[in-house]
Amino acid sequence: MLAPLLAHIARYVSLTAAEAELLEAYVVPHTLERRAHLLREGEVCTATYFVVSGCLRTYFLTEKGVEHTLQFAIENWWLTDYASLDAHAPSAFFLQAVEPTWVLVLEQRGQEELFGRVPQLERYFRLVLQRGAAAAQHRVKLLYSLSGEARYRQFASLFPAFVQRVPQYMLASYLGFTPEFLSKIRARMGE
Amino acid sequence: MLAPLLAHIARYVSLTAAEAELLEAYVVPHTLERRAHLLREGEVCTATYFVVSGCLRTYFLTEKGVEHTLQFAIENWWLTDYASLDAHAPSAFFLQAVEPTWVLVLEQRGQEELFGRVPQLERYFRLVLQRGAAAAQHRVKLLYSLSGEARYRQFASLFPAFVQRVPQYMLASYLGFTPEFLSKIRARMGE
DNA sequence: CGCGTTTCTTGAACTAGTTCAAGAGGTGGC
DNA sequence: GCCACCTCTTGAACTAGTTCAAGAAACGCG
Repeated sequence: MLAPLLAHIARYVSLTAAEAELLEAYVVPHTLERRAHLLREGEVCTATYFVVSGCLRTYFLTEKGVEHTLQFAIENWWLTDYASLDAHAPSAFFLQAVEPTWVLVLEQRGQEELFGRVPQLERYFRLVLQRGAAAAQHRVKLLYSLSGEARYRQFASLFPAFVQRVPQYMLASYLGFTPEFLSKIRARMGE
Repeated sequence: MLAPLLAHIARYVSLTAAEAELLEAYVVPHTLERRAHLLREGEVCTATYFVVSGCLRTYFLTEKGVEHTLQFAIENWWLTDYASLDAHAPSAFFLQAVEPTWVLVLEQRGQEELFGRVPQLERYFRLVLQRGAAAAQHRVKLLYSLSGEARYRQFASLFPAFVQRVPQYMLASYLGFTPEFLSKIRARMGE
């Protein structure tokens, strides 16, 4: 069942029925329980993951053992550790399911071959990465231009449902502050 | 003279002589004076820029008129505003030459056509974007895991020459603090 | 349902980094 | 070679956000 991926691809490029079928041979569905890991610090990342439903996150641990969430990926997002994937180097990150999640796994190994057979996919991934680059620029701009409280307000108004869905401490570190501070912001906003 | 670009491309994919010549028709060299702009806030970004020599940066202005540097691009880096480029939307950013800079300009208009004729370039740009994604993850990790002073120390030890090259206030905002604070860090380190 | 773990709250003491302002240095352009 | 303008420094007062600790609530699993 990779219909959601095909639908996403169709937004960017068109594949023939034969090409879509080819893709099927390279993509493996996988279900994850809440809190299950796809990658741990020190392991080499070998695949790229497409979220069909649920939610993944990238995080790392500070020396003091505090988790910091770098990215969330919900429906229709790709997630991986590009540095580790590229260099076949041990990762500095963890990839984890925030809630029960259904992913499609595209292994790096076969990817070259697949792109050789279906060049439109090379284009699709370029466009996906380009969108990711835009999102990263936007993210850093927000981190720099708004106060912690303003960042939370904006995030909460853009993604009200998502704020309910993830534990507050994951969201706090994603927004760049402590869980205690987020709790205090909420208390302030409540009155 | 696009030899430096061809050399960079060769690190990722191989082009035939004919393909390299084709590329030449789509890439226009351009020289920039110190402080010259390639893009201003509100304008639509229509091209991607490859730095042959010199240095570009992306920055934005806060409501108070303070500049915040988001990215630097030195030799062999591509720079653009992907959000504006993609959506043909007004940019939130400025692209500026930090010092006298020589760039190659690849206009968005012809790009599709070029990639159709030279599919290896589609691949090249995917790989460049992938490297950019890795750098962005690393950047956010640094912002979250180190104190301001530690960020400066690390940056200065990694790129000692670069620290001399750019005005301190650009570097301060890139590292996520004020120029005054950077000045104080330096004073502390001096003794 | 009920127990154990995970998550959230609250308060007090603290500190990293900001803000504002004024002066001192540099340096590039003519 | 000089002036104007950029850029950097310094200090004092301040504040946004942290840290630590302890209790309260919520949740998910059996």
